[in-house]
Amino acid sequence: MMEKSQAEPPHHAKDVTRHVGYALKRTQAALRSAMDGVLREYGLTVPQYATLELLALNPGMSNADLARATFVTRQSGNVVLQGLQEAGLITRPATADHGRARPAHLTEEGRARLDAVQDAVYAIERHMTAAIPPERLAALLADLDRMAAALEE
Amino acid sequence: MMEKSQAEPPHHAKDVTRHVGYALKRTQAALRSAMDGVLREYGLTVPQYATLELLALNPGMSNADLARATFVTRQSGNVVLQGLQEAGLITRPATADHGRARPAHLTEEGRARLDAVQDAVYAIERHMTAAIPPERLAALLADLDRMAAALEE
DNA sequence: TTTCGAATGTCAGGACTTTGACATAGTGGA
DNA sequence: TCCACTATGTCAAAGTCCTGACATTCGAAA
Repeated sequence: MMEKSQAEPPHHAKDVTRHVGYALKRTQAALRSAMDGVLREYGLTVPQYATLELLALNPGMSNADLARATFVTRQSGNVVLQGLQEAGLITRPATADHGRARPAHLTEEGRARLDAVQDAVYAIERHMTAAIPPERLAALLADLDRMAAALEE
Repeated sequence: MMEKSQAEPPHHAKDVTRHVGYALKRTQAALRSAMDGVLREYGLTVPQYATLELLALNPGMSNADLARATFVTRQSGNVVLQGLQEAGLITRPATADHGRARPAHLTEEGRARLDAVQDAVYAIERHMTAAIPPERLAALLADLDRMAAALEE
């Protein structure tokens, strides 16, 4: 008994480049680079694009909300919002009516810019996911979420 | 804000936070944050740690090699190497014997520092991968690699 | 009511990374 | 041989992001 010599759960290869963490970094870097390329043509950075998407989905999010959702600090989030505001893509009330949070909203131009960019960005994601068996897509998404949740707790 | 209630992840959900790209970013951010936390106790940054791992596995890598492997520019890679050199963790010949590339090597202290850190870093990866079914680990690794390859081509 | 904690926005400073550019060293073909 | 072409290292400048700190605001508990 106790003959289990091959299927050890840790599965730690000596070669760090075969670890899950390394593959995660590599894939994320490639995605980021591809997105940077297409977004640059539209005058947007990746955090700015992410902010537009989130505001379209959820109007009225505050700077702190958006910073959490885009995985940056509030300070960086504020810089992103200032850029979008100067570009006329979002609006924020000069004063908060409740608390200190100032809800941000897309302008007409912001919505138009997002619409113009989405096709190109979504094409990148389709190209990325097309590389794996379709029946594993749901499991991949679930596994990524579980790993993130485990690390965040 | 940021509710998650539905359970069907379609190929392209309206909610960007259910896209693969977003899950990738979220997981990578959580992993980076966790690694930052433990590495700080040892006076290392994540790129510095990655460089030590790569040099242990593959002695003599040049700055350009390491930059590619850690997904940063040559300029950033050089800053990382300078930091490690000042800390006495690596050595580089002052002059290149062939071409311009100067091969980097771990010092005794560099090897010791890496050994001291590996337990803590690997524990993070184990904690992360423990959140998913073990039989899906290989598929996850393969899928990440395929997606990265598709984006890099 | 008062007080304390949590959340938010903001400022200052520094650390890290990138873009752009240039000179040098090897390689392969005309 | 000579000439592109690529790869590498490096410099300068700018941008991006973070750490640390502080004041303000709301809400809950004493």
